[in-house]
Amino acid sequence: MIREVRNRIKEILQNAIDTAVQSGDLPHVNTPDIPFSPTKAPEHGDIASPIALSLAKTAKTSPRKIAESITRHIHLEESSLIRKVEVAGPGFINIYLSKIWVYNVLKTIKEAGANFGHSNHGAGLRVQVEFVSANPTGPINIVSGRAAAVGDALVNLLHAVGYEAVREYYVNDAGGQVDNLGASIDVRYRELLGQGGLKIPDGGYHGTYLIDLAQSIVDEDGDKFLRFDDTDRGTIFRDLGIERLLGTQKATLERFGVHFDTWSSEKALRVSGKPDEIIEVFRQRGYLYEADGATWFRMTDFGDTKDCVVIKSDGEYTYFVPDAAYHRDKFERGFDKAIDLLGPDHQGHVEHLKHLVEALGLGDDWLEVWIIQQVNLIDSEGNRIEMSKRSGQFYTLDALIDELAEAVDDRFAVDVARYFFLMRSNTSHLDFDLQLAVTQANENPVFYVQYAHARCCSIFREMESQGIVQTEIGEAQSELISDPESLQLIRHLAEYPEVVLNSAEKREPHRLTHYLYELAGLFHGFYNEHRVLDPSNANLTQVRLMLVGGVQTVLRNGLSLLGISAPESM
RNA sequence: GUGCCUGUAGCUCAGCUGGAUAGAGCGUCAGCCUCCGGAGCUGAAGGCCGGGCGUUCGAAUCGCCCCAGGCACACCA
Repeated sequence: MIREVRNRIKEILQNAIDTAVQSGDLPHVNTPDIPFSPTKAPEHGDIASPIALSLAKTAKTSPRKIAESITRHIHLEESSLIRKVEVAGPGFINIYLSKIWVYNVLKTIKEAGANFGHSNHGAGLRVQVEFVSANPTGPINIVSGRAAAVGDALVNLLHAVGYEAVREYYVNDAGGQVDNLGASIDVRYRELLGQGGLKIPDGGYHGTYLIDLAQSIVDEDGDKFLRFDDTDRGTIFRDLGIERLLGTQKATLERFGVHFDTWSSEKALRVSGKPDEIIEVFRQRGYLYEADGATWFRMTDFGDTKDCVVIKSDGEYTYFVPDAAYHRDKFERGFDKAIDLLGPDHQGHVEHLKHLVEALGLGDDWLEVWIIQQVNLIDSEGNRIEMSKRSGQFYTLDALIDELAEAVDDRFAVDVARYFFLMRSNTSHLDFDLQLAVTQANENPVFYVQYAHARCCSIFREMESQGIVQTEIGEAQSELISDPESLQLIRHLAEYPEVVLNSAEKREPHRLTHYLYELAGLFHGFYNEHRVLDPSNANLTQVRLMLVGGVQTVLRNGLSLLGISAPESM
C-alpha cells in the first residue's frame, strides 16, 4: 500500500472507531496502530484490515460485531478514495477502493521513478554492516558467497529506507590462523623443492590452492627461502600468503559485484594498541581473573556456561580481545548500529560477542549478529559437497561463477548465483543444486523475473517503432483499467514500498526476491491476457503503457537492490 | 551432554506483527502462438504443515515436551 493511501485509510478507520466508541456502539478500547493485510483474492477487496480481530480480545466482543460497529461509522462520502467496505470472514474489514487509487499508484510510481519504494524511515542513522570477513587463508567459498550476496543486498535495502549504511570487511590477518597458513605454505614449498616426509601442521590448510601458491613462489624465487630458519620462513610465507589470498578474495568479490567501503585489518588493530585498552577496561570492571597461567573473562557473569580465556599462558591474546576491540572501534567511529553477518561456523561466538559488547557498555541493541546459514552444493554429478573451511574441502565462488558462465550467458552468471543465494531465508540451510541451475538454466527463476523486465522494455521499443507517443494520462483514463489481471498487478505494485521496508528491517532480502518473482508472474499473466498496444483504443493503450511502466520501474528498482541486473533484452 | 538452525506437496523452498479455502518452482499429466518476445500462459493431480500437550474466538505461525537431520561447543578465528 502506498503511504498516502494507507494513511488516509488509517485516518478513516480511526475516525470510525472513535465515533463508534463515542456513540457507545463500541466499548472503550486502546487502538493499536491500525494493521492492514494485503488481500489474496479480488473478492476480498483491494486492502483489508484485521483491526477488529485484534480488538476482540480487549473489547471482549466477537470480532465480527466489532467490525460491523466500525463499518457502520464509516461515512463513505467523507472520502472518494473508498468505494465500499464489507465485513467478511472472521471479522476482516475488506476495503474496496475507487478507481482513483489506480491512478494514485501509477502516478506515484511514475513520479518517484528510481526512488519508488524508498523512504526515510531510517532517518539517516549510521549502520555498519560487516560481512564475509573470511580468513585470508583461502579463496572465497560459496558459504561466504551467500553472505556476500545477503550483506550486499541488505546494505542496499538499508540505504533505500533511509539509513546511512556501509559495507565492511574485517581481515583476520593476525593470530594463529595466519601463522598456520604460513606453516602450511612452507610445507608445500619444501615439498615442491623435493623434501619428503613433511606434514601439514595441525590446524593447517590442506587445500591444493596452496600448492599453486607455493609453486608460484618457487617459480619466482627458486629455493632462496630455504636459507631462512623455519620461523622466519613461516613469517615470510604468512605475509606473502595473506597478501596473495586477500588479493584473490578481493578480485572474486569484485567479480561478484560486491564493493566494500572499508577493509579493516586485525593486524593494524593490534598494532594500534586497542586490544590492550580492552584488557584494561575489562580488568577495571572486574571481568578478568587469572587461572592456570592464563587470563580469563567472566563469560558466566553474562549467563554463559563457562568462562573464556582472553590471554593465553604464552601471553598471546585469544580472538576475543581483538574482536572486542574491533567492535568498540566501530562504536567509536560513530556507528549508531552494527550488524554482523557471521557464517554458520561462528554460531557459538554470537553470544560471546554480544557479551563482550555488553561488558564494554555499548548498549543492548547496538550490535546485531545474524548467522547466514550454511550452503551445500549439489555438484553436476549429484554429489553433495559440504562446505568446511577447516577440512580443506570447499567449492569456491569463482568456480561456481565459472560453471554458471559456461552454462548460461556470461553476463548472467553472477545474476544467477546472487539470485539463488537470495532466494532462501537466511536461517535456512541452502542446497545449491548446480545440476539444476546449469541444466535447466532457461527455467531459472532469475530469468523469469529478468524476462518480465525485458518484456516491458520490448513493449516500449515496439511502441516507438509504431510511432506511438506516451502522453500524460488523467484520472479519467485510469478508470479504463478494470480487468482483474491489471487490478491485481496494481495491488501488488502498491505493496512494493512495504516489502522493501520489511526486507530491510527484518534483515531478510529474500522477501524482496519472492515479491519480485510474484510480480513477474502477475505481469506474465497480464501480458498473456491483454494487448498493451491496442490500435483500436488509444486511451486504453496509454493507461496500459503506464501500468507496464510501473511494472518495469518496480522490477528494475527491486533487482537493483538485490544486485541483479535488469536487462532490456535477453 | 549443552547451545543454535532446520523439519510444510515426490524434490527444493515461501508463508510478513497469530487470522479468510496452506502457496510457488521443479518433476508428472493435459492444453494455448494468423496477435506487443513461447526464457511465456492456462488447467489437473499431489499436503494428519515432524509428533504431542497447552495459550487463544482462531495456531504452519506463540509456549512447553518429545522425535529426526545439520552445525557449533579449543589457552583456533
